[in-house]
Amino acid sequence: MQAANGKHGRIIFHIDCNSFFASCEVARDPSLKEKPVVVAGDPKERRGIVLAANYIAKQRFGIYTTMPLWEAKKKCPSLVVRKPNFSLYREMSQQVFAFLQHISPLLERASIDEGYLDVTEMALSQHPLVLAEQIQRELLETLHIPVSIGIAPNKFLAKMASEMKKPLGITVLRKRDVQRLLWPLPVGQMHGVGDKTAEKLNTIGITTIGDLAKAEEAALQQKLGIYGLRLKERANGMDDSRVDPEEGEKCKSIGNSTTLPYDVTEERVLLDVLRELAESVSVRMKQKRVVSATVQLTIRYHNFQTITRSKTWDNPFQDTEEIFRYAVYLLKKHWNGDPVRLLGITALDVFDRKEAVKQLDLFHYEEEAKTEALWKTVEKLGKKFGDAAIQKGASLLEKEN
DNA sequence: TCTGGGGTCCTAGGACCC
DNA sequence: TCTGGGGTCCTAGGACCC
Repeated sequence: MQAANGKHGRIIFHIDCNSFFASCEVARDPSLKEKPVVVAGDPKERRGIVLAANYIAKQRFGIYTTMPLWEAKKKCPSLVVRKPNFSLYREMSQQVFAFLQHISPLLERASIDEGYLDVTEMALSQHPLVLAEQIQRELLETLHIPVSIGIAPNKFLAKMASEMKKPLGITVLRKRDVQRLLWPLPVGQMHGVGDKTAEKLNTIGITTIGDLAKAEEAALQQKLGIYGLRLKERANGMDDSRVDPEEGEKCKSIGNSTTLPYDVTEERVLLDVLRELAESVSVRMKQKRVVSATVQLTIRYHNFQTITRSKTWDNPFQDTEEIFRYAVYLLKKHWNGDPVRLLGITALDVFDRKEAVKQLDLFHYEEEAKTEALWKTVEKLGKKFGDAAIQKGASLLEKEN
């Protein structure tokens, strides 16, 4: 790979932790290292799907994420099953990102287990492949987390590159490799193209990434709107979005949801669940020191039909009681009485508590100032014309305001 | 034996205002 | 007296990702 010169092209790493949840479990308990391991919920509570599988489970037994646990066990009776431990994964994620941060601050967190690093400047003094090998080796040796790294001139290609070799891969994807390496792939393998979009693309004769790269823009726009045009750019290896460290740190919503152990029709049970959800959302909001003015309630019915209903209130909130009250309001208003499979509460558009305090202060200040002015005038009027005039005076004043 | 839990972004319609 | 066009906010839902 050519050294960076700053003017032409960037060098972006996409770093992807392999089978992250399973890797965390193995890192914590090395005796699992040679065994097939999955992280999965409890089937008795209807949460029995595979959230993550290590490579022994994947490659030797054909187990994959989202596979029902009973099926995974059928394929591999000796399977080691761990319950998800999200605080462990968040903790390990912190350590991974702290390490990457010290490599370069030009780091954008894309999810709990992947991030982008802009190493254009670093590449002036260090070969990118050497740097990637060093990152991969140190993460494996110090944290016991295997990663795949994609190296490319932009974020999209880096992401596609890191997917190409797992686990412990390092893949370089240059612009000039796009035609040979990317175009033959099914369009559904493109980052940003899921089942629905792939289906739509298929109906206009697009089945590979290469087809998309050469597709007629009018047809794309007609099918997918502006998104279709962006996908075509990506298929041609173009993506000028920056690695933005702030973007990854912003948090826009905080929510908790849970699938109930059985379909519930008793309101009292639903309220108990809502209270617990409100509590955990509140705790997480306080940890992050954020508030919100919008609560969203998610109801999934027995038949998997899912609705979301939200409402914005005047004052920002953070406490369990308020969140609970708003969620109950939404439940009473929108639940149709059918058996409920899942309930969720999300605080939308969260923002920093400090800003809220400022706004609140300003609000109070204005209110107090208004009230004070009102009372002064009312008193004057009272003295002049007697108490009977107070009512009239006050209403006149209101009109003025 | 059905299908987890955490998110983000985009679109689209209606209300409301100028 | 039959009425445009633009901007913003709120709400709901869909698609996608890990």
